[in-house]
Formats: sequence, structure tokens, C-alpha cells
Amino acid sequence: MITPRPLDLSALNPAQREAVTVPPGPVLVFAGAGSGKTRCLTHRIAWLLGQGVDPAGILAITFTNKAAREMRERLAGLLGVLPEDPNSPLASMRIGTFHAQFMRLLRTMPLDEFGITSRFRVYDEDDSERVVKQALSDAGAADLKPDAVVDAISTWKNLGLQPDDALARASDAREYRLANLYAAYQIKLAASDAVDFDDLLLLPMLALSRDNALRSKWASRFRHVLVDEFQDTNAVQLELLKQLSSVHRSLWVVGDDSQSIYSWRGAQVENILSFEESFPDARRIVLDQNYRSTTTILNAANQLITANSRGIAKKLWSSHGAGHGIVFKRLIDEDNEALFIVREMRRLHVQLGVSYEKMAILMRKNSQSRALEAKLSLGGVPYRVIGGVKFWTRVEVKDLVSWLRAIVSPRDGMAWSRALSKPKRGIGAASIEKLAEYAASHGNDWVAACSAAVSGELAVTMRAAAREQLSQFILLRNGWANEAGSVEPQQLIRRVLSSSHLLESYDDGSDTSQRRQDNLAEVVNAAGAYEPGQLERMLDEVALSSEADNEAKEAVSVMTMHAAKGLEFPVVFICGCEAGILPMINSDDVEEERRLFYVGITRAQRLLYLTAAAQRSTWGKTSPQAVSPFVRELPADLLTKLPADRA
DNA sequence: TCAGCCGCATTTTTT
DNA sequence: ATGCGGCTGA
Repeated sequence: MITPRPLDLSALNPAQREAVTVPPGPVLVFAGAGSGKTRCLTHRIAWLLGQGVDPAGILAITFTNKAAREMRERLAGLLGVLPEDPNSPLASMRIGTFHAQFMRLLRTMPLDEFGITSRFRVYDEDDSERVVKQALSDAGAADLKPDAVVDAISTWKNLGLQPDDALARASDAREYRLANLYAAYQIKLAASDAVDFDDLLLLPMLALSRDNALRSKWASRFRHVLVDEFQDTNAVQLELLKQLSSVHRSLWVVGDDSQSIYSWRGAQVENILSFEESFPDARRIVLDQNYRSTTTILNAANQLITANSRGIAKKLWSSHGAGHGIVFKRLIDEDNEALFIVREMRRLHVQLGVSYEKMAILMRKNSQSRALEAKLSLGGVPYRVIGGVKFWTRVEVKDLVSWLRAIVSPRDGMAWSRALSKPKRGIGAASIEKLAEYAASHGNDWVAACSAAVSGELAVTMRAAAREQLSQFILLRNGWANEAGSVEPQQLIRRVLSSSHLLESYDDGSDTSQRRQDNLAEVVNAAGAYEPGQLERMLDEVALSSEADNEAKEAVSVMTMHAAKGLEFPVVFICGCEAGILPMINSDDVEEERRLFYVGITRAQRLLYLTAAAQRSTWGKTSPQAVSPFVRELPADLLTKLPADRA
């Protein structure tokens, strides 16, 4: 074991130092935007290690993979070790997202009561929606929208409710039907030996609450639990945290209620607002010194958030100067808006030497990126869109991953039906349906179903061509399944790619085909990071990650304000500052929209631009756009209003 | 089984 | 505008 480098606390302000060195117990750190939250968190862990705490007893939880990676890297820096050094304290510490941590825990738990094995697969939203559609068609409920059902199920799960609870609480016919669909959905998931994202948290919570021995085992193991972005936790996550800290009671959380922007995902601001009720002996520490932004930007943000009725009043302050005024510019339409932004970026780059990676364009929704991307490439400004269509959910990528999932699991129905039908080879919906039915009544075993279709009782019902294709498919699949435990994932994927003819099937000369082939190659590339026999591990990580490793290049970042949380840029453009976009027209929580705008504004370090379009085309229709009411809530003296362009 | 056509909804947002 | 799901005819 390497002795940690002595920790230097002299660079911290008094509040930060208190947060780092506070005695173990329930601790709530209110950390305003840019107040050194990650710094505190990493110093806290390093300090604990310095106190002689066993790293294996430390559990540090984030919401995103990116945040987890950053925490690991910064901690490594503090400790003077490499992030992946197997001999460092980091290696035995648990740092990761809620979903990744609790998936790991769930795999070690008894799962019979849930009808799944410890080798369960994780269904993404797309898979889940397909399962819901099946349940809907089974139930003959054509009038219910899949979205609404998915929503209802997720809401229940985020509250910690199982199908029986939902049924018991149903107060009208519609809710009763939804609850029944929830039950049907859950049965289908279990049949596929699969869980969804919400289950990764719900199932461990249920298991821990029912099994006292299990709970005390894990609660004893985790001596210190630390949580980032605590304001975004939902009921299940809070319960998990209570369970895991029930023995040592060292729960250190950091968050900011002003940056709570995920209530639509079940996040409850109450978790942070009433932390002291959950933990009466909790210490509260407030970090309100901002190290990020000019006072102009901070004052604008402070003023904006006062319009919200809920929340803990706190004013961020900074010793930075006033800096430049916030630029507001209204353009004719979204194309001109994009053009203005691109020109301004080029001007900053050429005249002031600001490198492109120091600039970001933030938007309310991903669909706004279309116009921006067009003008960015036209203007020769390098850019990358963060978020957007997730790499691992692109059709061609999912096709390939489905093959891998079918290799690993004989029960993963979604993967089997997808792999069997892509690429097209004469096995259509009708054949898949027969296989699915057979599997359902034979232990959900798709290998058995395929055998039955090739030469068993199902064979008479299949066409000769389909039977021939199935025979080849199952031969290949079983061969790979035998190797999967020992061969290099990359080797295996290369073989899958060539034998399945997936790559060729996307070689149709269309403009998207090259992109799709590149994406498939990127999957092969990503597999290079895994050791022999680690295919399942790769699939786990893929299920919980959205991004492929995107190379760091000098480029402008384009992303939603949601995706920007936790980041900072010297120059920030917030586009689409219009009523209907900010706040979003169909949002029922204006205060959350305001917090989102607050998050956007507080990403900026030196220079902030707000842009709006006077008219905007949506779905082929052009409509006039009013300026966002939020812009009017900013102090006028902090704004530099450029003359609006007129049509 | 599948290509091609039509009608319709879509664009809110970590994992 | 565009892409998806559903339907139809070959």
C-alpha cells in the first residue's frame, strides 16, 4: 500500500475546509454553482484516507459517468497516483454512478424473488418501450400510448412501488389498467432475464429493506458514503443511501437546490431541502464563494433565481471583477441566430485568440442543434455535439450489440429478435413471433426455440428458407457462446461483424451508410479496452454509458443545458432564449425551467451571450417568437443589448 | 417476406 | 421536414 501524499488544505476557504474535515456523520454541503464542489468532495475523500480510513469502505456516488471519471482523475491527482493504478487506494474504493454501483451490488444479491439471475441484462429505454408495446398489444390496449405507460411505470419505480403497490393505489380505471400493464411489463422483463434502468436502483432497495442481514452486511462494509448532485436524487436513491449508511451513519452529500433540474426523472428537491429532517443531527455547510464567474454573470444568476418561491436563499459572491456585460442579441430566425453565434466565435478566436474548446453553445433541446451544426460546418468552426443521439442506441450499433447480447444470454428476447431479423435474411416478424411463443412456454430459452424451429416440433411451421437461415444463425451463435468466456471481445466482435454480414448490410452507398459503418468500426475499437472473457463486462458498461470515447480535440461544445451541468466554459452562448423554449411550452414547472436557465448562465466564466430568434421554424411551420420572460428578469444594467436584426 | 407508400406525430431533459 | 409505424400488394 502506498502512503498517500500529505493533503494540503491551505488553498481551501474556511467553509470548504470545514466541509472537508468535518467529523464523520450526516453532512449536507450546500454548494452553489462554481463554489468548488468537486474539489471539496475529492479533498474530503483524500482527507478520510489521510485519517487512516480503509479505501474499501468508501463509496462515492455520482449521476453521470463523466462526473465519476472526473472525480477519479482529480482524486488520483491529489493522491499522486495514476487513476487506474491497481496498487493505489483508488483501486479498492468504489467510485461510480448510482446505476453502475447498484448494478454491481444487485448482481451479488439473491434474486430469486425477482425471477432473474445474477447474469441479468440491462434493457435501455428503447428496449423497455418495445416491451411495453408488446404488453399493450397482448392486453389489446390500443388506446394507451406507449410513452404514457413507460412514464407511469418509471414514476412508480422511482417512488419505490412495485406492481402490487401500484394496483392497490389505483384510484380510477385508467390507473388500474396502467398498473396491470406495469405487472405485465415486469413479468416480461423477468422472462428475458432483464432489468430496466429504474430496476437497478429499485431492486436493491427492495432487497435491502426486506433482508436485515443483507442490509447490515453492506451497511457495515461502507463506512463512508459520499454523494454528488444530491438535489437530483429520487425517493429510491434516498432510501438506498439511508440503508447503506444505517450502521456507520457517515453520509456526506453535496448539492444545490438551485440546480435541481431533473424532477421529470423523479428527482425530489425535498431530499435536499429536508435533509435535516431525515438526519436530525446533520451538519450543514454552505459554500457560497464562487470561483468561476465574473460578478456580472453571478449577479444576473442571483437575481434570476430570486423569482423562484421555493429554495434556500443564498447569494453567490466572487472576488472576480465585473468583466464584460452579458450580451443579448435578437436575430431574425434560427439560421441567422446560428450565423451570429458562429461569426462571434470566429471573431473571438481570430481577434482574441480564444481557442474553440473554451466556447460552448447551450440549448434547451437537442433539436436546436440542427441549425447550429449547419452554420458551424459552413463557417469552418470545429465542433462536437455532446449528448444528442446516444452512440450506443444508434440502430446499427444496437444491431451489433444485440448479437453480442444474444451470445451472452439465451433469454434476452429483445436481443434475439433483433439479431435474428437484422440483417434481413428471410426471418421476418412471423417467424420471430413463433419463436417467441415457443420460448415463452419453454423456459424463455431462445436456443431451444431455434432448435425446435430447425429440426424440432416448430420445424413444420417454418418455411424452408427461414429454417436454413436459422440453422446457420444458431450454429454461429452457439459457437461464439462457447468462446465468449475466454476469447478477446474485440476478436469475437470482428468475427460477428463479418459472419453476420451486418457490415455489408449497411453498405448501400447512401450518405448515412459510411457513418453507420464508422460507428460499427467504433464498437470494434471500443472493445479493444477489454480483456479476454470480458464480453459481459463490456455489455454492462455499454448499457450504462451513452458516449463512445470521444477524442479530445480543439472544438466548440454544443449541448443542452441539462448536459452542461457540472461543466464550465470561459465563453458561453445560450441560444433560443424565447418564450416557448425557455420555459419550454409544455413544461408544467416554470421554476424548474428557471433553474435550468440558471444552470446555463452559471456555466459561463467570462463572457455570456444570450440569443433569440424573432421567428422559428418547427415542423415545417414558421411562427413568431417572443423573447423569453427569463431574459426580462435579469437586471437590465447587466445586459448589453445589441440592436435586433429585423426581417 | 418485404419494399414501397401513406399518414401521422414529433422535439425535453443524466442513467 | 422527417422519420417512423402500419398497411398493402407482389
